[in-house]
Amino acid sequence: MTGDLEESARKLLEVVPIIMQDIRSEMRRRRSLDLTVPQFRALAFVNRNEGSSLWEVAFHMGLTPPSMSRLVDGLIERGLMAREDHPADRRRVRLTVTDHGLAILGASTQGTLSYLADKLSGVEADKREVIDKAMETLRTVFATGTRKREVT
Amino acid sequence: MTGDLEESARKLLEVVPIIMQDIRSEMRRRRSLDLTVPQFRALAFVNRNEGSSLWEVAFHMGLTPPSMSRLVDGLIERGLMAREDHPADRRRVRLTVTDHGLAILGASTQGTLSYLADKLSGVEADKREVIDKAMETLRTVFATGTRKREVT
DNA sequence: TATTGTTATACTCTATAACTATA
DNA sequence: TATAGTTATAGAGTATAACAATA
Repeated sequence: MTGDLEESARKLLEVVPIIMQDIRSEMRRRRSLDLTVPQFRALAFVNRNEGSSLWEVAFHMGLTPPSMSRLVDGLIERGLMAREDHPADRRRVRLTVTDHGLAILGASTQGTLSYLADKLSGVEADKREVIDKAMETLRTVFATGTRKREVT
Repeated sequence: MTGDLEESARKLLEVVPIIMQDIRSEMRRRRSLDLTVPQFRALAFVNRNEGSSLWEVAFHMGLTPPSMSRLVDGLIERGLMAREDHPADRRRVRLTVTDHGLAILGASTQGTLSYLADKLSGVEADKREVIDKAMETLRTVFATGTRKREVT
């Protein structure tokens, strides 16, 4: 009884925004750390990719460079990220996560993970495994670098 | 080889924002219709629940009433939604989707569904079924009305 | 007094357009 | 000329605080 493609799409479009909203609210609720989802994602990416350029992070997140520039501004203002010159190419920028940023990132990650784990704790093991597998497939489908550059 | 709870949570936290970002970008790309995800969700909810109060929609979406009020303002300005007095309780408001709103909602839904269906078309049927099942489980886990009211 | 909603204010996210600096 | 990034400007999403109207 496999549904058709559009039915799958419909489920995705129904459920994903609900989860996202929930994650967002949860992150906002922990005021002390208070990272928005985009801030969190940017920090996590730069942490995994020390010395990224602005463009790389923007591309990864599917944002335009100006949007990313502002996002980074905010993180730097709060002392979570640092922006240095790139030694080889002076147009570029080297982004790094500060110690403080790393601490916040870690705490925020743990907090959100605990929250989600708690939510999932009521799900039977086999169903949870189904979720795991689904996420793995979806990750490849919606992989990074998906952003379509405008024809403009 | 079932992973632990936290591993499941980690996958969710990694993948869901990526999908969301993709949906958001896609909706923005179709400028003519140009509904944001929250606008889309609000319209869809009110369409399914003719005559909802502001509070009901806000609760469904996990937003505060002021946020919802503004969101609705925007939809009304664009002629997609209407706000009437509730006959029985004059504090309340009756929200309805206009004909134009319904048309836009339909077109936007179709556009986004086609986009997602296209993305999913490369996925084997059995994996797609796994995704379907995962979404069904996740819908119950993150069901509407999840919003925790602040203790404040 | 409790409920429903709006207004005022303030940030963040995000985009496009226009610009600067470097290659 | 092409690439990397920033600044200017603007609209939407979101929150808290303060308020008005109705029950």
